[in-house]
Amino acid sequence: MAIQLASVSPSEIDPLPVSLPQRSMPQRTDAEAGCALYGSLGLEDRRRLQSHSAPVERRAGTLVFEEGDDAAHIYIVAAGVVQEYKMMPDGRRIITAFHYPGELVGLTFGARHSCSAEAATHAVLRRFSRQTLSDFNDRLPGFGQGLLSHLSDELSAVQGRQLLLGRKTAVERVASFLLELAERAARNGDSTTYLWLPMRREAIADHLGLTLETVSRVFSRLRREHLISTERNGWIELLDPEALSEIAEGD
Amino acid sequence: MAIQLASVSPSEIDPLPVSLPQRSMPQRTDAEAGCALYGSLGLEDRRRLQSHSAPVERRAGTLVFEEGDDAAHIYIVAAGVVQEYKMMPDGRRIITAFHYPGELVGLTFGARHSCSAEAATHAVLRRFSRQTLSDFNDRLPGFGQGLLSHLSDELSAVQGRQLLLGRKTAVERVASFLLELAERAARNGDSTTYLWLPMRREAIADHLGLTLETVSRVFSRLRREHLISTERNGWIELLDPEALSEIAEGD
DNA sequence: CGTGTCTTTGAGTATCTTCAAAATTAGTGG
DNA sequence: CCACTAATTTTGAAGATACTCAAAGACACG
Repeated sequence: MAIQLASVSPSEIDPLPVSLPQRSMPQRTDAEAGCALYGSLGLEDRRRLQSHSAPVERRAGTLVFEEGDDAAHIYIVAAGVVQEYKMMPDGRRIITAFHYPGELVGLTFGARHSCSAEAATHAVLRRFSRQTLSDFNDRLPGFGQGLLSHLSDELSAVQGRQLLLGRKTAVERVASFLLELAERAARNGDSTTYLWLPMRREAIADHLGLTLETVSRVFSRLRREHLISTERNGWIELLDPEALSEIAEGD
Repeated sequence: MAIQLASVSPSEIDPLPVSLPQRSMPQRTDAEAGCALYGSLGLEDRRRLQSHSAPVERRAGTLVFEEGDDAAHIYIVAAGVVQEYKMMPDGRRIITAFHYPGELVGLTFGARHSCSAEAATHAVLRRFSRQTLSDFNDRLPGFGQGLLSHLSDELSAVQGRQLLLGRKTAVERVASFLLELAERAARNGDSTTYLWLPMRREAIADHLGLTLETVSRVFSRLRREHLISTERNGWIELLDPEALSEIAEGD
């Protein structure tokens, strides 16, 4: 769960020749969407942070940073979806998080990134130096507290993921995943029943510790049982969140 | 991975009538054991923190705090092992961490605990109020930074656990677990080949997302292949850390 | 409209789990 | 200190869930 940030409007990030499919790729344009850290900053501070950032564009599947890289920068997703992952020598991997527009990527206080990050779809990010973050931390009262509670929230979210990966069945994992996305959408003021899932089945599988075939089978089953319905462009509708919730908790 | 703290000596915590089996239960007595947060505090500050703490004793299997409890206190393990866990309604659970003497338990900046914690063995802890932590945070320069990098380290450790729970086989999980304990022992200046594993097979299983039978079978296999040898009181010897490491990484 | 990519579905298999019993260990009282 | 009981660990056999391999179907793009 990343910090929700008031997001840059598309006009502010298009010095790059970006041509993103607009209908299928929502961008954060609402100024104050439920924003734990950034929200405590004034408009002025935000402008300044904005001015300290550089836009970065990535095609689907290309790296933003790699595990072990010097953690000199952190990023905010402006458009598209970015995934952070860890990989084993033989190629097995786990996607530790999907980051939607407005969310932070690569926040760490260590010397090096502990995960790799790549674009799950064509994506645009904004890049800040760690120094900028430090400056804000030093100058703005409450900023450090915001960081602490953000990291604290992330830790508690990851504990839920441990339960998911270590103990839940395939259906339970998928149901939990859908509901988590719905909760995040709710915090952004987006629809909680129509979800945007632009990532491939393989990415979802790598996020849930399953294979893409199993994920596909579970989706089919949920469709058959009228709990969800899937549409073409990676959009999915939750037809019965109640039932999904019961499945997710294992009742 | 909890903060390593210069630990309280047994004499400082025995206002309670504690009778712990001394030989089988190591306690931290070295004053400065590789200590990320506490280490930056002077002896004086440490004394003060100490004086703000209350001793808490728990028999094996009893609660320290429960998920959802008001997070008014944090704890440091003085003796024994404490486990943090999350549970599903039907009893399935994952142990998110084992905490050895000198390590922090229950650190959060949210209002409520996101995990439960119980003694894995007979254990002694020291309890601090969140307020004390806040005071230190406000007054001691560098303390907040220490907290940030501690949480950051924990997050990166948990990412490794996601890979373990989501993608590793049973042997790989057990080998990874043993090596992680060895690393932690190294940071404490303890032996990296003789490890103290006082928790039950069931607890290890709940930590690794396996069943106790599978854990037992893997131990038997590692014993048969002369990679480890187990002794009576929960002590285990790593006979071939190299080989274990290769298994853990999946080569 | 065709080609390449991604998703879905099927059949067989493997790893881990479940159920069950034996063996070992730990704890208790005589 | 030893014997007895309870608890834990080990081992075995059968079974289930998810995986692997494979092919067909759907979708996106030029």
